[in-house]
Amino acid sequence: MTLGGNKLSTRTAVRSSRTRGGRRVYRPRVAVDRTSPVPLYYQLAQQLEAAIRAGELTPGTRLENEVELADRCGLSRPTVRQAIQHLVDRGLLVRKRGVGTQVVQSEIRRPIELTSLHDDLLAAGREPRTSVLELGPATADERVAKELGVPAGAEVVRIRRLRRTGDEPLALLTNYLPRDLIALTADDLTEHGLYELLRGTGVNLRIANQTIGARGATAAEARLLDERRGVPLLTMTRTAYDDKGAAIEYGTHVYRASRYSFALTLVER
Amino acid sequence: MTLGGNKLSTRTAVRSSRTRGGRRVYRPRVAVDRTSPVPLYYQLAQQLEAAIRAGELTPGTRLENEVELADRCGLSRPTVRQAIQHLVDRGLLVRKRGVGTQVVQSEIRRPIELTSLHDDLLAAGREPRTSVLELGPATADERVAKELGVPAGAEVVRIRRLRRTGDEPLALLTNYLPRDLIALTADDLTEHGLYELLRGTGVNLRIANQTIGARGATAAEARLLDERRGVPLLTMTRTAYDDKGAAIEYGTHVYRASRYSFALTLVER
DNA sequence: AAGTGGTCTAGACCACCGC
DNA sequence: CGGTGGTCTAGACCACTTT
Repeated sequence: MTLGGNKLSTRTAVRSSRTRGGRRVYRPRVAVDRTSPVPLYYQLAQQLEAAIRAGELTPGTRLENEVELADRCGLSRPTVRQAIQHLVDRGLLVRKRGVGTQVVQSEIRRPIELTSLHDDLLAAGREPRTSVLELGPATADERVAKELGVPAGAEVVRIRRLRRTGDEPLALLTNYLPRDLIALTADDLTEHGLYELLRGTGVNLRIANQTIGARGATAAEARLLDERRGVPLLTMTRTAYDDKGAAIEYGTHVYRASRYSFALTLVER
Repeated sequence: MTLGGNKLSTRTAVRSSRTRGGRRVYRPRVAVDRTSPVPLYYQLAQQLEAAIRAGELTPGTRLENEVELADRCGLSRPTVRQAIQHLVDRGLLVRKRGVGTQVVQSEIRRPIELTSLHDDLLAAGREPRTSVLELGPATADERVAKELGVPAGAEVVRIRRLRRTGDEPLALLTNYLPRDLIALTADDLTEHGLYELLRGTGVNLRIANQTIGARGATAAEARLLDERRGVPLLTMTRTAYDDKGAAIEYGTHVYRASRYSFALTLVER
């Protein structure tokens, strides 16, 4: 069934049943709006995700098969597959040929995303505060030059910030950016995350390479982070690239291990 | 053009040219084998990846547009898109609507995958050696029970291993598995990685939640790892799920930070 | 206006799984 | 064997970017 120009939504009732084998099959209530600019596959994916997070679709439940779901939604099977694939990629669903699609038996963590620490803290409701320790031109050493794809010795912008939540120091952030990429003031950086500022000037970050490790705090780091020298710190270095594949930012960050860790979800492809 | 039952490969010449704008466009040499059981999109993806890694397709190069590439390969556009999407997901290519597809300006790191440390070390050519410190039944405490989805106090299998490369201690691995999932011997674990053994018994791992942090070594850890007490260690806890969404393994690992770090590639979706 | 990727359709055949 | 997801086709129209 195709709605074509019909402006009404497609509505389907919720039905849950058992197959002959006794496994629970869930036929979610779904309604897509064909007048919305939001892609149909994305609407479907969001509704399925909402059902899972609301506990309507409980872990271990088998999802209705793709063909049937497509029929009920008035969508083609490829579109339904695209929606399900989106959730599989994010670790909420698991598919197996010849068997079906099931809800994963796990609490779902928000994976590490291409966001700044500032955004992460905001999202977690933990008011980030930033002190700008340094903001200005610097000479690219070999490492920075290689990561940013500029000649060694070229002038770049260096930013050093101390980030707190409440009054507790959390991390020491050092970033390098190509010169002339963006005009920044210390005030900007105090109020906003670096990635937020970059997005605001039309930079679209797409890919980042990260390395996560650990080491003891230097005396200077310890002083700034309100710790003792040698205390274990979590380190992260990251190079981020935009939608043209050009290097935008190279950063080396250290976090107080007692107050910060990385969570991520891996999905077999 | 469709080859149908034709057993010959589709061959296309390599052509590189410049558009009016002067940007380099690369038309890769591609050849798909329709008699192979390997999916067409995957064959194409592998050839594009090979071209990139071989430096034929250099960073910043713009890839031929999808329609043209599809024509030259004798494939449909959705199939070509699937191939390109595969590489975009892995961080080798970047796409932008209205612009095109470009090779990312970065050295490509192999992202963290759903593999064991044993496999990683093997792949890196750094001969892993394993000592089994413990292998046997244990009682699930609250944490383990929650992660594995069993009742608190239930019997599970606990494995403790020390992993070395050459003679250098590298990591201390503690894993919990549901009872009766797999029959393991210390010999198995000395010779093979845990994930390899699981795969061998038909377990298909699909999803894992990981947390990465840091802390100082305890006295016991320091002794086993040939370090001093309090030295910074990198920690990773992971819960892995199979293709039915059931929890298979919960592990808490510590690594010598001086000899190990995690590398990963993030892709904006 | 021209060129690009983004979305979507309505089918088709196949491989794999469990009964 | 029937049911499931995996792959593939040959189009179509649209949104966005650049010229």
